[in-house]
Amino acid sequence: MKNKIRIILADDHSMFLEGIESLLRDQEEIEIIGCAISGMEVLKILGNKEADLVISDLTMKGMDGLELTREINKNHIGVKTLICSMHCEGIKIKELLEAGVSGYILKNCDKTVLLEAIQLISENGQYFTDEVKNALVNSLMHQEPSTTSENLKLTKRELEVLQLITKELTNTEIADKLFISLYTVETHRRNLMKKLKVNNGVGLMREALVRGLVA
Amino acid sequence: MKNKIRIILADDHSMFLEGIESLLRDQEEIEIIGCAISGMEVLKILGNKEADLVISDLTMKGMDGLELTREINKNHIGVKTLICSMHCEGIKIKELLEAGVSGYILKNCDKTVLLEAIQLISENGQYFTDEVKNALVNSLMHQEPSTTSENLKLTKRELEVLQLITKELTNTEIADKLFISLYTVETHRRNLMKKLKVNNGVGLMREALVRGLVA
DNA sequence: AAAGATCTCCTTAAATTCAGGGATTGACGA
DNA sequence: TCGTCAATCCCTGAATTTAAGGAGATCTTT
Repeated sequence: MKNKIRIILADDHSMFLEGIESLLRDQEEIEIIGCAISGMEVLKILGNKEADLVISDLTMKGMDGLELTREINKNHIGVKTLICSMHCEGIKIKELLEAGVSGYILKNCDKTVLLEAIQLISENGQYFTDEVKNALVNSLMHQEPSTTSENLKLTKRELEVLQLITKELTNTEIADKLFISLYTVETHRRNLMKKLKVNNGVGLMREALVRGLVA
Repeated sequence: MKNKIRIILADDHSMFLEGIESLLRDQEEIEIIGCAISGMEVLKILGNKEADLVISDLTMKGMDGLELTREINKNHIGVKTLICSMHCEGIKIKELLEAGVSGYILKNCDKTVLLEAIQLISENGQYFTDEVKNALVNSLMHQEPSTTSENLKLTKRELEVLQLITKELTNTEIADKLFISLYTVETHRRNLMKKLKVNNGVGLMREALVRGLVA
């Protein structure tokens, strides 16, 4: 008899988490050995138990799916990771691959895809849907070489400004609210755009939402 | 012995849908009589079977949770609706209430809240978390009287422009792409802002994402 | 045919953002 | 102590968006 695939689930939406758990619990070839609502929690579980696969959301508070993947491939070799995300962004996928991810599926795919992904990853080591692969090639095609989103290290102040931008405040209003000069806000805004690799406020909004940087 | 609560589930993310289904299937006082990935499908099911409660996502392609709620309270009196959404927007909640919704919970709440909501709705007729109620009062406090988001009827052209805006294109670029004048694009943009009740491109981006108008 | 909605284009004017550049201060670690 | 980083502020200039007005053309619906 084969060993069960030992899985840890991670998603900061409890309901989704519990739903998936309930879904997978019925599968006899699978064993859920832990659930987490952040990357940090996953690492904590990995410290205590042996796992084969971590299925994680991409955007989570604290440590997100990308950082988690890096951590796992550094300190928990052999544990595979499957990202299960709402969105499908090429640049993210590229970085995930570089971080050693084993698979990427979308949340609007159905149960069979999830089970297939789990199976194939534990057999062949990888699973990526066509949608994901297409997003990847599009991204690499349209972007200058060696792009990374790895200037994601926003400072406290930058994050603060970003959050106010996403509330539709103008730079002037932000300056008033934070008691700083308009010039300063503009500087933060420029640095944010540079770090997040976008060209205007719309891009900032999208990145903030997609990366889970704001509510 | 009490009758089971007959529930229809709706969400355009299959995995979430199946997860919740699996979660609720274990509850003996509940019977899942149908699953749908759009409001239209829910109505189709309601045409064939009798249900007590529809648990639906807010943003879905085609007919969303708000329209669905209206439809149900017009043509399927007695069927209750519980909205289960990612976000928590006061204005939406207000409209949902006016449309006759019975409850609103967030996707990051846990199983117990979901079960509690189902129970209380079928007993008392309503369930709203504190978070939701707070969002409602905040919204009503800060907005001019009798606001509705019910100019949501974007025209084909407006939607087209909106989608290009969310891709970080400038008005000039959009004009080029659609072979129309810059002036026209600006007009569409203004009308979009008016309809969606936002003040700038950032607001457009958020509305587009939150309402599921764009990928 | 009249009413209404949609799409289009235009003008004027103000406000805001975007894109460079540079400079100072304080904190923190090497 | 030196270098780096974060945060602050400043300048100039161009580009873009926002605001508010009107107006003609087409198409649908009543």
